[in-house]
Formats: sequence, structure tokens, C-alpha cells
Amino acid sequence: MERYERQEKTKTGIKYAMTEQTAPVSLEEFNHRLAEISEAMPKRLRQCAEFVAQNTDRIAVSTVAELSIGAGVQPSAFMRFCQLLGFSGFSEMQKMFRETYAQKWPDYATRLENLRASGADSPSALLAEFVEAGRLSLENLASSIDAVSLEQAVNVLAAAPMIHVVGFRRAFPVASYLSYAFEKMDIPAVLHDGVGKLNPRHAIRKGDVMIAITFSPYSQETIDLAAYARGLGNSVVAITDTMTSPLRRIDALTLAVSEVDVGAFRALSATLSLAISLAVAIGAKRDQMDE
Amino acid sequence: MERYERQEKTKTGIKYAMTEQTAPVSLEEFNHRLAEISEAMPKRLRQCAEFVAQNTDRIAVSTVAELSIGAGVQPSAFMRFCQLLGFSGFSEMQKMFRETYAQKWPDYATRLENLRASGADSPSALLAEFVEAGRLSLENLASSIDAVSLEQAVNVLAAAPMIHVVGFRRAFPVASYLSYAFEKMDIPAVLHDGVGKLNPRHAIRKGDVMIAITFSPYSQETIDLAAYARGLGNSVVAITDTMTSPLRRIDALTLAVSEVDVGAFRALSATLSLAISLAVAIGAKRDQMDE
DNA sequence: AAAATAATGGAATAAAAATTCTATTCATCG
DNA sequence: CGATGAATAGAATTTTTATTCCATTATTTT
Repeated sequence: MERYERQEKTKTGIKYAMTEQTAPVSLEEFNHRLAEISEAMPKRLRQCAEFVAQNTDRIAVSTVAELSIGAGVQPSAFMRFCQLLGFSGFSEMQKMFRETYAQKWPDYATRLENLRASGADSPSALLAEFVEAGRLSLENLASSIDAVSLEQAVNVLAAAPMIHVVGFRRAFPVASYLSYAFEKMDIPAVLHDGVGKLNPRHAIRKGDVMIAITFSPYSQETIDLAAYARGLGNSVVAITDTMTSPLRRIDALTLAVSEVDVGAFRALSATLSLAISLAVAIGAKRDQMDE
Repeated sequence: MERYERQEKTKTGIKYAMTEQTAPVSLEEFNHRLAEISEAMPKRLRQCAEFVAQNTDRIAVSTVAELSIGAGVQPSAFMRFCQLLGFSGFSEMQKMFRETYAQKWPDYATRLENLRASGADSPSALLAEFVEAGRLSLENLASSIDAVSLEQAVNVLAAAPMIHVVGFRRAFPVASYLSYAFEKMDIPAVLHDGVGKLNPRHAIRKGDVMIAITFSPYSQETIDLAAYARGLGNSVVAITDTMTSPLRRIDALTLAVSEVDVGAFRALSATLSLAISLAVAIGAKRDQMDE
């Protein structure tokens, strides 16, 4: 008889918050939920709420043990806290936080797949993809650029008697854009465009500075020319992708940009933004120095 | 005797990178280390390096299993990779990333703010401006592009026996990028680059299609050449800025892009995204038609 | 071409972490 | 002031995850 009564009770012994069983799926929802129920919580669980609200950013990268110490409670208490919020346990809650963090770099292969599947193979859909990829690349550039290296690069280039701009194939648009910008600002620069297969080395003098641009698969001409310049003792500023760039070997001042792909194609939004910034900063610096 | 020799060998069987045993303690150090040794790595470990460099932000919140799948290797290989970098294992490496995690957390807006705040006309602040301008331009492009014109342009160009790409000065990077993309996709195209001041008209045949790119102040050569092509009865696709472009007058199929300025300078993010989309769409269309 | 060394994949093991369970303490209410 | 149900701490258990080991395969060296 007593058994039947017991079946009707809550399993965990927690009386409140029988409201919903659905777990929050976004940070907003989570915060909302937290605010909603934290007032009615018992002491230890409120401590958890307090700590979590204050240290939201640690959840994704901590263990229950760490968090419970931080909140000054037992792991089991923290556990109950998670369940109270609607999660099955800590792991599920952490999963939410990890996902919202990683969400910035969505899986492009999948998205493109979806796009194709939905029959939206139209040019405008493609454009939408490239626009999105460009936006992500720009965001990533903003957060990953090394401000110190950038400043060093500007200083070195602003002081150069002559700037050599080198970049072929996919890097060539970047190189030509830089040259255009330098020309507009009356900064002495030469674009090595490979026309006429002349040996470009003869144009490079001691003290000149080179901007070498290349991305995987790296073009040998660019690397060779950069190496040659380094051999003369000249500075080389490299615009390249993060890793395994051979330009790192020759001790170039490296500015790393990573672009988001769309299928097999890679746009240049971030790279060009970096390039124009570099050019304008050099121009500004030179004006300063002239005064 | 052989025993003593064996004792001198490396425990793991990994021969290189006996350089240091110290683990990187910061992201910069980590990247530097990675670049330094990744060249000499065997295949699988390089895959790890590549993946890690490209997905640095995921390390803090992923398991070895997940990361090794991402890199396309076995967990044990990923393990060896961590050790090669100087860590005792994956956990130690992850610890480093988790510690620096909090710094990276602030969202895009905040980071941009930080960049801006780093000195009124410092290179980073300038970069922040261009990044923001780029984003705005891309947004603008996505919402303002005329899907119908775009599709028409793709159709016309996909059917062309030969595509002439014309664009000088600021438009030249766009033109060269288009040529690069066409080349990669085996689409017959010729870039008119003005080298040698040869008369480009002789290369243009009846039935060819031209992509003419020019922005205010419009370059006369581009306009003249486009007009000439139209005179032959050829189609011309124009990539230009919205208003009053002279290319409109010659009845070109116009794709309008407006870029957001930063001071006197104008980046090319949106224009290039449009260009690459156009190229890829043409490639896709041609593949379709071949079948 | 044979021998030696390095690299790899996959299973086995060890470690760490999450989750549950239970005895005990605390608060509430008749 | 006792009885009842909620809350808690800490240990026990289960699950997940990292790490190591070894047999097999590739690569290099002689």
C-alpha cells in the first residue's frame, strides 16, 4: 500500500521546479531558466547557480569536480543542480556549452551538402555561401591576428626604400591589389608579375623589403625569391596560411590568415582586408615619419 | 653489447625533434613550435598538425577521439603528436588550451572593440575598420544582388566559347582572380592585362563573351573595350558599382556591387565574393551542360 | 636486396570523470 | 517536541576518455 504512494513521489526528492523537463538549448535560454528558478533553490544549489552565472565561460572546459569546488559544494550537489535545470546530467549541460562555442566554425562540407540536397544549386545560393564564408573568415581574422607582428611588419615596410611584392596564382590578386594601393599612396613598390620570364632577382637590392604572398600549395617561385631576398639580409614580410608555410623557414615576419573554404574553393576576403590594412597603415606611418 | 646501444635510442622511435622537452605554455609558443617541426613530420602526424592549426579553437572542448577523427588518424597517432610537441600527453596539451580559453571567449564585437582600442591609428585599429567594412559590404551584397541578373550572367558565360576578362587598376585584382578560377576549372578565358600595349581588340571574336570590371572613376580602356565587344554584337557582363556606370549605357548585363569605404580606401571583399561565385557557378553550369 | 629503423593501426589497459546510492543532517509542521 | 520529508555529503559504481603496448607495415640504409 505504501508502495503505491511512493511511486507518486519525485524520484530525486526535489520538490520544486517540476515545471518543465526540457533542457535549454541556447545560452539565452539557459540564462533565462537560471534566473527563473534560482530564487527558489536550497542553499547549496543556489551556490551552484551563483557560481555558474559568474563563471559561464568555464563550464565548457571544466569538470564537475572543479566546478563544484569553485562553487563550494559537493559534486553530487552540482549534479542535482544540472538536473534541476532540465539536463540529464552535467555532461549534457556541458555539451550545450561546448556546442555554442564551436558553432562559429560550422562544418562547411555539411552545409554545402544540405544546400545541394535542397536543390538550391542556384548562383545566388552559391553567392550566399561565399558571403557567409567571407564573413566567417573576417571574424576569424579579427580574432586571430597577431597585433604585434602586424605592427612590426608595418614598421619594417614603412622604412623600406623599396618594396617588392611577390605572389603568383591565387596570391596574385592580392599582390596586384597591394601594388595598386602603394602606387596610389606614392610608396615605391614593384610588383613581380613574372611577365617576360625575366630574372626578378636583379631588381632586388640590399635593404629592400619584400612582401611574399603564397598559400598551400605554395608556389616555388615565391619561396625561392623570398629565400633569395633573405639571403641578401633583407627583411621579408610573409602573408600566408597558418601552417607548414615554407616562408616560416626562412625566418620571414609572418602574418597568418586562414580563409574558410566553400567546397574546393577559397575566397580572399580576409586576405585582402589584411593586405589593404597593411598598405594603408604603411602609408600612414610614412606620412608620420616625413613630418 | 647491443643492449647498451639500444639504451641510447629514443624510447618512442621518433627520431626528430629531440630538440627540447619543454612544452609550450602559450598559444604563440605553441604555434611557433608547430610551424618549426611540422615540416619534418611523418604523414599522419602532419595530418594532426594541419588539423590542429586549422581548428585550434576546438582543442579545448574536444576529446582525442573526436580530434583524431577530424584529422583522419588513429587516437594513438594523435597522442604521439602531442608528445612530439613537448607535452606529456593530450591532457597536458588540452590543459594549456583550456587555460587560454577564457581570453578568447569574448565575442566578435568585443574583439573588434579590442582591436580598435589598440591605439587610434595603429595597424590593428585600421584592420578592425576594414574587417567591419568588409562585413558590411558582404551583407549588403547578399541583400542587394539581383538573382535574376546573376543567373542570366551565368547562363551567358557558361555558353561562351571564350571569355574575355577585362579590368584595370583597382579592378585588376578581381580580373586576375577570375582568370585564375577559370583556369583551374578549365574554362577558356583570356585576361586582358595591358602588357605590351598590344591592341586587345584583335583577340576578340564574334560570339565571345566579355566580363568587364570597373569602378568609379571608370577606366576608359575598359569601357572602350566593352563598347567594342558590344559593337560586334557580343554579350558583355559588367561588374561595377551601382549608379551611373558607363557600362550600363552600352547595354551590358550589369551586376552591381557596392563596397563600404574606409576613409579614402575601398576594399574588395564583396566584389571578390561575387566574382568567385560567378566563376564557380559557371563551372557548375558547364559541367551540367556536358552531361 | 636484406637488414634495420621508423611509423602506423588497433586492441588492451589505466586513469579520470560522471553519475548514482545511501546514510545522515537539517528544516518544517502538526 | 517528535515525526516527516527535503537536502546534503561522501563513498561506491559506472561510464567515458586517455594512454600504452605490441604486432604489422612502410621507409630508409647499407
